[in-house]
Amino acid sequence: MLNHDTAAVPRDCGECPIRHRAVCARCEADELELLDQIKYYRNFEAGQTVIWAGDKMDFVGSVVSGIATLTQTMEDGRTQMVGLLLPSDFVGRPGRLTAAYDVVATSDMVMCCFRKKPFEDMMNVTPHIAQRLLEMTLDELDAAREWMLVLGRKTAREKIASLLSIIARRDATLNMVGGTGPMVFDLPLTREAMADYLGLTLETVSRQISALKKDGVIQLEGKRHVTVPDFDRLMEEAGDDNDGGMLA
Amino acid sequence: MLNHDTAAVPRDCGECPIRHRAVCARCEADELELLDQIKYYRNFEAGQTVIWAGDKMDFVGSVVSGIATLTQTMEDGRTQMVGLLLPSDFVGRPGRLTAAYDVVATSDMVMCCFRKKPFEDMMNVTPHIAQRLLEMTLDELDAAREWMLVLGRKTAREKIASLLSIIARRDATLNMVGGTGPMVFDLPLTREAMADYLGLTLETVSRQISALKKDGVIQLEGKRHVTVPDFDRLMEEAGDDNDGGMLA
DNA sequence: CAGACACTTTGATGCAGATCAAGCGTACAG
DNA sequence: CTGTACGCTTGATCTGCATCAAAGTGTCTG
Repeated sequence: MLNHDTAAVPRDCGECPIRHRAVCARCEADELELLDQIKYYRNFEAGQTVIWAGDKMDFVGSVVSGIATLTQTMEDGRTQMVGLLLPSDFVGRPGRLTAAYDVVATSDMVMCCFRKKPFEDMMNVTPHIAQRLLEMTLDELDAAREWMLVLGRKTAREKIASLLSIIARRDATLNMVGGTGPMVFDLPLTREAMADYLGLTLETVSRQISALKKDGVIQLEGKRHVTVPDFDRLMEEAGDDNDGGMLA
Repeated sequence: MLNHDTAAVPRDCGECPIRHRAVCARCEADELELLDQIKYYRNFEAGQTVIWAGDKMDFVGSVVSGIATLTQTMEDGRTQMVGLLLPSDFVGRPGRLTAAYDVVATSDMVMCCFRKKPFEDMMNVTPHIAQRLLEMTLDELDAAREWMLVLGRKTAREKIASLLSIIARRDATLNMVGGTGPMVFDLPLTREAMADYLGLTLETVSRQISALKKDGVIQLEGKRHVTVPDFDRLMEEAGDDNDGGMLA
């Protein structure tokens, strides 16, 4: 069952769906060509582990399609998700030998990989790559700090609302759905994965989702399909300050 | 009472105590000279706010001495610390207009500042600065993710032990105290600040510190002076896996 | 279609940590 | 030395979420 579906894999960087958001976003045509020569694609199935924390990691790469999670686990089994990897997100750290976290594909996933050494060499001569990687890392740091507030100070209900609003917002920007209509999306995570993200148990996740549904904050169709009729309401439930601050 | 103590401020980068760990660490003599021309020092007193979240931030800089905190606050007053800034740590984000978090000096502090625009210009022509900043940002991201596990999954006692072990370790590396003797250090934070770091109340922090003292994990002299007779014991209490993994 | 399995929901109970409240020690101003 | 302000400790009580338990739903396999 390996590589059973390579049809979706782009051959040419010019047609790559993450061309303008990934670590290669700022590269010129000539730089892209160099990257093209050292890249290779890898496919993962839903549930498959990409790498275990502590294992030797001799590649880095970008998520092209699908979703993966970054998790830490304590000896007694308690686990905490520390990152959610979406298309264009970068995996791995230049200059480090081993993986710091478990990386697991939660859906079928395609990665665009580079062996670490050639990539590092290229980074040293291609400022555009290093610049973009810095920018992406700073964004991730901001996201991690935002998440620290969620983990440290929010209630279970606020945590769920926060997660839903983040997923809703991402889906809106990905699909370029503007406007003020209801937002509709599918949860990319199981209840247990949400619990691991939020520092809760899966039972509490389930209860709070039911409560938000009962209170009309969200509508549910099946277990995964969510409709948010009023996004501002959801933001309030998340405890987020939404006093008119527009993004741009 | 402004600038009442500028005696400790280095004039020359060559003698700067953070020369080899800050954002300038990789700079050559000529690059350092350029930085020298655009740098300026700022002093802050204990308790003074460096900048408020949302305010325009037209500088970036490094902590030279003293300690500052990075915090987020919700409308209802709940606050979460998202970073602890020690000497050599970098403040601010190139390419961003406003501060994302409150920055507060918790002790008297000296910062080496650069106006943002000249610094950004310099970054574009000096790969050594961007490289070092990337490295530092990746380290901070790792630290933030480590902290997500603490916030999301550890008990109050484990949280306190985690904080103590981090401070102890830092002090050991700063003061170059090797060996296996007892570790001795001063807490740089009030009980309330620790609570804000750990996602706890100050009462719980106080109780857990008392408990660790009663159980002989730490000794206390006054409120702030801590002795750790057995660091491995402290690590166990923190729930950290310390099965012989040496750093280097 | 039966059975197995993964995922989810819901209920009952218990406990870790929050909340509310009082008091202590030290520093500092009047 | 008196008042008051701040940081800290300790006690009593309450509660939000964890834990334990059971059963429901949907999907896949034989």
